[in-house]
Amino acid sequence: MNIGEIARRSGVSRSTVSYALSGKRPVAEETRRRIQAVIDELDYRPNAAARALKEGRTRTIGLVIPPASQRLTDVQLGFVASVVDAAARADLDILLSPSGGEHDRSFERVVTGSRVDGVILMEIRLEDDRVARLRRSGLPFVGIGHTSRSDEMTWVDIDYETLMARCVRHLADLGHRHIALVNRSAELVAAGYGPSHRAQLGFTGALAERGLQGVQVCCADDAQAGRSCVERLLAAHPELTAIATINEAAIPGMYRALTHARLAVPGDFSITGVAARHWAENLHPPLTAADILADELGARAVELLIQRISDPDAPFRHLLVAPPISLRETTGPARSRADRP
Amino acid sequence: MNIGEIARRSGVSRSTVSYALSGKRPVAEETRRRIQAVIDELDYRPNAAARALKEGRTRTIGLVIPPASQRLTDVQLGFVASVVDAAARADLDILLSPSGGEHDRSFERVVTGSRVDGVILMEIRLEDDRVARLRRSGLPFVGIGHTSRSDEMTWVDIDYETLMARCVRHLADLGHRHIALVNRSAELVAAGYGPSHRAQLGFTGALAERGLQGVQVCCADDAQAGRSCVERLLAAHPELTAIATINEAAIPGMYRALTHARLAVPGDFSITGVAARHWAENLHPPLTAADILADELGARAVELLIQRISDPDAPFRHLLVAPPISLRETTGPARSRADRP
DNA sequence: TCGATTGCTCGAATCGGTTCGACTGAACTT
DNA sequence: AAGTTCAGTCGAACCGATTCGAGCAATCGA
Repeated sequence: MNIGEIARRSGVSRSTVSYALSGKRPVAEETRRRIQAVIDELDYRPNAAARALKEGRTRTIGLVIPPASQRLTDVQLGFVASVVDAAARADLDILLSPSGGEHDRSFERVVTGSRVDGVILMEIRLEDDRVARLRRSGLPFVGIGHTSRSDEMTWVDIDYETLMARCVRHLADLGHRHIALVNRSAELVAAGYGPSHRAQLGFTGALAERGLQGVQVCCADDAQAGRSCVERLLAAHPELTAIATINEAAIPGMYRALTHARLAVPGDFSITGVAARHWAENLHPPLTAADILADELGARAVELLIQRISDPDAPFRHLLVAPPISLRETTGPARSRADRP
Repeated sequence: MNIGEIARRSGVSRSTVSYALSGKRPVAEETRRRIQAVIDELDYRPNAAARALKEGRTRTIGLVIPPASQRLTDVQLGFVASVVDAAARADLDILLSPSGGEHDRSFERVVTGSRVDGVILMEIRLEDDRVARLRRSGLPFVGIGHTSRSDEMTWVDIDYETLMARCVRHLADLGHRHIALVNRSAELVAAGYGPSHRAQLGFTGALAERGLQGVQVCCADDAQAGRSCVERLLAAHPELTAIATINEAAIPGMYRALTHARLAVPGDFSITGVAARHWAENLHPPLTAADILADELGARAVELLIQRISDPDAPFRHLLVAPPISLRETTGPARSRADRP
């Protein structure tokens, strides 16, 4: 069922069929109709590989996600969903690559072999081999997140530094003097994960600005870890009255630790952070948090990638977003734990 | 940077390079090394489109997911993750298609145009146009879920009927006599969504078996709806002491409605259902539920698809899984609401 | 009326691989 | 010594599209 078959059945040459389909040269209306009839009858569709081979582009973009074995956070899922959605609207297909370690076959396949016209890269570290690999390959790409050399590529990112500073200032305004930052896993932080690093900066910066005390801890990305982490925090730092966190996955466990310690939220203890809106709203009680607008960010990444593909020599562009904190039900005036009835 | 360039630089013909790479004919060790050196130096990778064109297969499978705009449940995400993972292990790439309505361009592109070697279809309805479309196209495919004519295709599915029956029996064993089934959205049920329909069967079957009373309601797939749905249920049916549900997304709202009505779980009211393990464990309190083993199911779907691709004429195969209920903290002995202190 | 333009179509080249048939020596049989 | 086998290599055909140059009529402008 190839173009030759269509040509034969409609009594024209293969090139005429091609022109009838693409409209790149005039074709007599009568001829066009005849060809279309045959196409409809046989339900013909041009072979994508042949077209890609000749045209030198695939109308497909690669989306590099964290390895599937590792559970994605709601924010990450939001990125994926919005990228997929935006790509579909632009009539682009998405090739998914769960990229893990160093020499990942899936990543290699996507980056090399002219499989895609461009790549969107998620979960970027401050020093990221994949960025180097992509730059070497010459393939257009856009990061959701960025490395320590922020001008070496086009990216969109969440401004974790500003967001965390806002969380701290919000808590400070409520009278909290001793705040803990619960970061993401020690491995991520050690690996130079950008959001963790920038959240630290925002945290320490805002503490200094308000002359407050703070402790920072790492916590694996799951509820279990969140619970034991907070239990340890409460025991070691009786003066704490609030937590700020970027560790979405650990939050349910943190809630549980507080409940278990008979600390009412927000009466006795405040907690705030950065999370996907749905997630924050569905918590019990709903979390006061900076709502990450994953939808917008993913769509913008696709947009920027399309621009890069059409003009690979244009200067790199950057987009940093910092949504305001949505007040819900987990932050309130500070009350020393020692004062509790 | 094509195979001709490699051939020229290593002083052999293009076919020899091809054979050196594929090993399909013997190549002198010395020649092979020379070719490999040139390939390494130039970082050459065969063009995927050219290969696909000649070989007639793409080493890529399509994964048709619900439209991205519609939030995926944790169970669905589990399917996606496990399919992606299993495909990566089998060195297959994944082309993602968020398929929505009738004539969806993304779905059409994936199904036609020889873009993929096979398709995995999620969220199948009892009557599903996409199944018909795929059957007509002749493309091998495997469903996660199945239609009303279960023998027209290969599929894997969760045995919602058995699971729901187990939930009801579990509640009955605890003494509950009046149980509500909270199904998924009215649109889905009306559209003939398989899991909803089968859950109904299991529910009514088990009720009859134990001689119990029950009510069934539909509920949109979000927390807000879950809350108002349960509020209405409690008001309209004071005799209810337990809920069984397959509506994962609505559960947080249902918890909230119960809390708001001052019904302790599981002291005053029991709730159980079908959910992803992580999700159930992270709820507060953790949900007694049949844990859906999304990981296994997705991997099996990939496995069956690979088999179908290699032998398209083999008979269809089916896999129905029904994991047992994991007892957590949301079901307990029935206590009439009228008896409450 | 003649040359130029325009509309429409065809044939051939091309994209970058894979694969088949054929050829050449060298090694092995008998 | 003649015939077989086999490792190793090459050239050409092929997969299914797109696109360029060219050709032929019909129409236009001068």
